[in-house]
Amino acid sequence: MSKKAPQCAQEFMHKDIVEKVMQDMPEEGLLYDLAEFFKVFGDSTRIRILSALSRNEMCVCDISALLSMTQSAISHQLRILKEARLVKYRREGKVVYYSLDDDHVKEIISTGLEHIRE
Amino acid sequence: MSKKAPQCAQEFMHKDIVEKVMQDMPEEGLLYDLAEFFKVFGDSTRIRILSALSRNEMCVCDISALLSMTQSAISHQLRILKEARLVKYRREGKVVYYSLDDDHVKEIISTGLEHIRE
DNA sequence: ATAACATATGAGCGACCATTCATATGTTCT
DNA sequence: AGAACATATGAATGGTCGCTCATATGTTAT
Repeated sequence: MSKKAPQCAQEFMHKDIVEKVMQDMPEEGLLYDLAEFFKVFGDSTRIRILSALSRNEMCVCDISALLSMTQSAISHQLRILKEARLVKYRREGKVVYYSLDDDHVKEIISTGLEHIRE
Repeated sequence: MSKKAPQCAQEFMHKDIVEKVMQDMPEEGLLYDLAEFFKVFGDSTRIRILSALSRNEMCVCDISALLSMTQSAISHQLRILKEARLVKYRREGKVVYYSLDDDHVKEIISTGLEHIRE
């Protein structure tokens, strides 16, 4: 969390800019939460799940079939997505259906895709 | 990369949906790249660097002073941001100035922030 | 050429994390 | 109640990654 600060030779190089930016920066906790949020998108399994759910509500079993992955692996990832409030679920008998729980998800993914293709 | 596929008991639960979604899904390589892209945002140090650079062009020394972190640590992270084409740099004598290299960065960050506050 | 400084980079270590395996929970049907 | 099935979860593990330390590169000034 806390780090050393062996900067440049003479204090700062541009004291004015550093101080100005320091005041403008969001509080550190917020940026930490933001990194945690993006960390969720930073895994190909979770991205594939989100991409699938953006097309259709699906149950765990079908997702694992679609991605050719273990039911356990999918379930673990769904828990993470759930905790990040990116997906919601409804139970219907034995089956649990997952779907996207946030309008921002599609927006973030499509913006990311825009960046990649160029 | 490739995984086992021990799905549900009877093939798929909803064969129609799985097949439909499978056709609609972007190719796997693209989603893999997308995850790699978001992985870059998934670290608090890099997010803080991006947040700082979204306010002002800065040199390595000033960034490390601002974030109270080692010059080496900052430099390593800048390399990652550079490779992801999120930042660009210009050299002026001994000093290297970094700045954002993508219009999507601010957009992605602000969308992420929207999600967090609620 | 040498010193001083800003930045970059390679190796190594510790921490985190995605998957696997085994098992538990919850639901339906008989 | 017990069997069958869909899903969830805890522990263990192999791989990834951010930081540190030492050192290299590139630039300016003497």
